[in-house]
Amino acid sequence: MKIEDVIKSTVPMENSKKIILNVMYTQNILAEKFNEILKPYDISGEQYNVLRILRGQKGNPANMCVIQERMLAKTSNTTRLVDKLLLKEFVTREVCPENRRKIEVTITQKGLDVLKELDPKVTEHEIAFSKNLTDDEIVVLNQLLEKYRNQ
Amino acid sequence: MKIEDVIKSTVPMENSKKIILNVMYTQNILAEKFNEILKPYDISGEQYNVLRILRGQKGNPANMCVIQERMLAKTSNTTRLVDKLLLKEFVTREVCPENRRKIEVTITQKGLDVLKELDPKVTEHEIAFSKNLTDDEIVVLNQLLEKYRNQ
DNA sequence: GTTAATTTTTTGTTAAAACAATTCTAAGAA
DNA sequence: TTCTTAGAATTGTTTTAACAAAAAATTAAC
Repeated sequence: MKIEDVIKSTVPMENSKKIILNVMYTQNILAEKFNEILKPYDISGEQYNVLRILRGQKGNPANMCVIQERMLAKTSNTTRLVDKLLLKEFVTREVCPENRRKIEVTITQKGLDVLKELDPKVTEHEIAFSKNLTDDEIVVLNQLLEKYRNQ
Repeated sequence: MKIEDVIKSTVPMENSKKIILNVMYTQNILAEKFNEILKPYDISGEQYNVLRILRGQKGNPANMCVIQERMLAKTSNTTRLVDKLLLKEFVTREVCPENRRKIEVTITQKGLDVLKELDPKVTEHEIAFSKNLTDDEIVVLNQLLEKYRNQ
């Protein structure tokens, strides 16, 4: 559906405005579908994101700063996200012995297990959308988005 | 900045995953900048959205259903958004005489004034991003996003 | 004409986002 | 040493999002 139909606009719209609405709306659709996948596992998108970052550490712990700077949404409150993951026993949290200001967060086996169970569903989700485009179009879309958002 | 640098990923990533991250991250950037514009006026992005929809009615009131279906985020709670706008006297709310289940929401002059004051700043924001792309690229980006999100 | 079903909106509740303020630790300067 | 500054994480508070449940009015069925 074209973005004008989504917001039921009758008057023509500048392309510069259209892009913004298109990005916003597309993100909404993506996030909605993704939340459906996560829902049975009772974790939020942000929590999933933290788990992914921790798995990417390959056994090494990550402190709060590191997690924060790798998140897409830079405003999220990492402490609280880790709190939630701790309750579910998906991560452990320890004070860093070298620098006691820092906290070492590590993903547990239980956390790895839930990620592993999610992996195929997440991949399926990603592919489901991208199959609307050709390989070339996918590359172009990535390039244009990267170019567009530079400020 | 390329999305791999944003999330500080060292391993290569599927393009299908890259698109999702790119859309998510771009939306984040856009929303962040937009919120900066709105902040001095003490309205949220969603509230702004409702005001825009009401102005688009050109004097006619809109009921809750109509507002809801024109919003980008279909899950937002229109009643509460209108509550907030009422407190700021940007809208009025009346029971529809033909069908007393319905509520007629109308933008006030004060609401129109704040939109008018915002208009140039919003346009500037839209153009600031789109000037990173050529006219052709803008058109292509819009087309690709519309094609991509179809499920 | 009364009951049931549907539409439209509101309310309630819990979780999450946003942002400021605070605590605790480390490092460096006087 | 003691004081100050900076770094890292937590806590507190206020909004907002998400979703379920309830309320009110209308329409349809019997």
